[in-house]
Amino acid sequence: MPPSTLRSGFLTELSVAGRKMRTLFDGVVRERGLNLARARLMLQLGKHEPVNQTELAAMLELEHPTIVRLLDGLEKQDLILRSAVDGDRRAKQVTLTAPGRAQAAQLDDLVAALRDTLLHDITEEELAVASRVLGRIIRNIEAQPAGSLAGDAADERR
Amino acid sequence: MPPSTLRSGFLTELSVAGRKMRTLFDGVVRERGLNLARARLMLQLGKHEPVNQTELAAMLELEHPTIVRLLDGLEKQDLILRSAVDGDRRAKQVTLTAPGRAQAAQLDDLVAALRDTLLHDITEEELAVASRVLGRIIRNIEAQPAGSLAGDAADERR
DNA sequence: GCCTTATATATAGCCAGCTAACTATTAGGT
DNA sequence: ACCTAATAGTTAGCTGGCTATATATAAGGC
Repeated sequence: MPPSTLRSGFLTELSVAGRKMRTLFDGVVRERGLNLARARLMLQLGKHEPVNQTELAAMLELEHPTIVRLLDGLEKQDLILRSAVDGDRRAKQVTLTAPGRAQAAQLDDLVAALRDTLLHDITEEELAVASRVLGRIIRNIEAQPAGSLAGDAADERR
Repeated sequence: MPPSTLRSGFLTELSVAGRKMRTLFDGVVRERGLNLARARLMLQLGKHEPVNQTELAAMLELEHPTIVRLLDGLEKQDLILRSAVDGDRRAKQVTLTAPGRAQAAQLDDLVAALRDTLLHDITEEELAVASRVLGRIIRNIEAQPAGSLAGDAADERR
């Protein structure tokens, strides 16, 4: 596999794009006291309510402690509610409050608008390819047995 | 522009991929006391040394305070050096130390290996399309006049 | 020459994301 | 029944990324 300029720059491009998108979104919803992470959570909640924290973590592909913090914040903002679930005293059900549901609805419009803006000059075919590429990268990341490349790089020299 | 499932999921896919890649990389270089952000900086430094902090920020597309923090850490690890530049007493030149240069060389091999792993099942054509898509998204983000979508979403309803 | 404006870096404070380690409860094997 | 293992949630601690603001120096207009 030749190193090609494309290959060498692509992963950087990927993280830069992700960062810039987050920063833009954060700026847009800042005045509402929100940001991308909290918005993602609320939107997911809007679709799958009620749900426990483990399920949320799986849906958002975040670690558990990250979910806890996000929920702490959203709860303080009175946008979500953690309540006991009977039958399992360990678990907590997360639901949107009334103001939370209202915010979620507005966010839905907002992300649709943002999506149109950021993707307006990209064809369905291009997007399909790009999506397949991201999917493969994610798959390849997850196939990594946590430390396979870990040894010092000198090992890699043939 | 129809909302199509592709469009609706793509931006999420983008941030997830970016996050997962960072996490994987962080895990790989953790035992060396590094992570993706510090590695990116050192690699850039390896190519363009010596350089001041403003130039670094531009190359890495990071804000200034972020650079300061990264350099603080790397300096404490004795991997980089901030030194006065004569002719301008405001500026500081950043260079790699000897151990820093050694690390940078190893990181170079490591990222090449990681790149091959994550992109091995992706053709040059697919990558070209994906790269173009990311480039357009970045361009579209940067074209955003900082608050254009900012009003509450209700404004968007025709 | 002086005063305004721009530039280079730093500090403070916020939040997200991670890993590691802890508590409380539930489920399961024997 | 009991004791072990798995599961749900939390806490602590680290780092990166951002915005807003401050400081020091340099450059430019007049």
